[in-house]
Amino acid sequence: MERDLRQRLLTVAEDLFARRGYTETRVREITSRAGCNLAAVNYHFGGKRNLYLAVIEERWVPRALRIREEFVRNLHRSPSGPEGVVEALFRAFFQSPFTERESWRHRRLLAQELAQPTEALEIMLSRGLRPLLETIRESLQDRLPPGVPERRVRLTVFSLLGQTLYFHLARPMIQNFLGESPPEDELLRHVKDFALRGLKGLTG
Amino acid sequence: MERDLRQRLLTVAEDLFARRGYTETRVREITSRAGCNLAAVNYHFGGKRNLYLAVIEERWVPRALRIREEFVRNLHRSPSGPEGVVEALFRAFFQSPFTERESWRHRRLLAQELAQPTEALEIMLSRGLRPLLETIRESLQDRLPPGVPERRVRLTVFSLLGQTLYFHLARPMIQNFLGESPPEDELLRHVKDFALRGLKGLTG
DNA sequence: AGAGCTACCAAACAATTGTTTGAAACGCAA
DNA sequence: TTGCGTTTCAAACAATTGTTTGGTAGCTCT
Repeated sequence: MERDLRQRLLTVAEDLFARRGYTETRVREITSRAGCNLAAVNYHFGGKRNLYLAVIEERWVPRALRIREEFVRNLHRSPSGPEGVVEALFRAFFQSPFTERESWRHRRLLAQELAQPTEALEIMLSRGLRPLLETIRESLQDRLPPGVPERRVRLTVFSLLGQTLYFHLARPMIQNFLGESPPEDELLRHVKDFALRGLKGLTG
Repeated sequence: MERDLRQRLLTVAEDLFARRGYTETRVREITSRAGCNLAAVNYHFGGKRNLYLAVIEERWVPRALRIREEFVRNLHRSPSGPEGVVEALFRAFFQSPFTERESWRHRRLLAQELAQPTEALEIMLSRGLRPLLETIRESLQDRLPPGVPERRVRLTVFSLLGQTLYFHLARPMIQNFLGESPPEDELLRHVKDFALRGLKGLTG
């Protein structure tokens, strides 16, 4: 546990927001888990809503930016050609420097905002996801023969990211359809292959 | 508007549940929009939660089953070979017999349950989506050379459905990344192509 | 030591929200 | 018409929940 109560509140709050969603999360539960008084949330953040936004700004966005950094780092070590981009992207997402629970919270918060957008989504997209998408697009365009229209690259990047997101978002569905929890790397390999073939549409 | 108050409540409730989510929807708003008394929800359904489950059972599931029927119908008119399956699937989803708003509600309710699963998701999956997935799988396997392992087909079907779902779920993201609302059919064509290429992994 | 500031707390507050209650209105058969 | 079950209603209820209030402990600087 962090010593600083403010940081502790952010940590506990993110966990609960990710687990139960914004409205189903009670300020009382946050504060009791953080071992402090009910009024602390209002003192440090000025209300439940602002606490939520602070979680997005101070925890979610930095993490999204770190994923992008990780992607760039992977890019140097990955095979050349456009396939290397997919490789680097999947590594950044699935062998990220975060714990499994942390990644889970990260995806969960995004999924909730996609299902029910609020002003927080705007922050996530413009400050976190867009930079990642642009970086992917640039590195992909660099590895592509010249003349491929930017718009097509953009659409493909969007689908690539879609593969990694959907893989997580629809986890409960996979389980229902494939029966018992399938091995992680079998799924991962399949989704990556699927994405790689989709990429082929750009090169011909 | 339906004459029957019970049906009217289901209609209004589905719309609000889809727009605001379960907890953010107020029983008072449902009843006032349905033009009846607050107590009607408890009289006809026995509580807010049961009204929500009734919406899933009596509106969402039947619609999911109709999409499957539409898929089967399309299958006869679509080109032979595995590509025809993708064709039929996309038509069932995007040229469905429902209004745009109805499709929107349908997807929204699913997205919310995926982002925050409750017992309702279990109903949606087992009674609505699984039948569709199984039907797709069977028709795909029929059009595939024998010997392709069922598990691989299953994974591919899952990804195909993923393309159609993601296309909708992530709509706010597309807008942010592509700038101004892109033409519907451009997106549709791209996603379908992406899915078609992914399918190639099974045939060769 | 004492003023002043920050961090924290217990308790009260005000508003919202799902549910219940008891009665009125309605439809229909006897 | 009378009686009775069903449907609808206005009002009250009970519980929850975010926020505010007023005060206390701890710290620093003079």
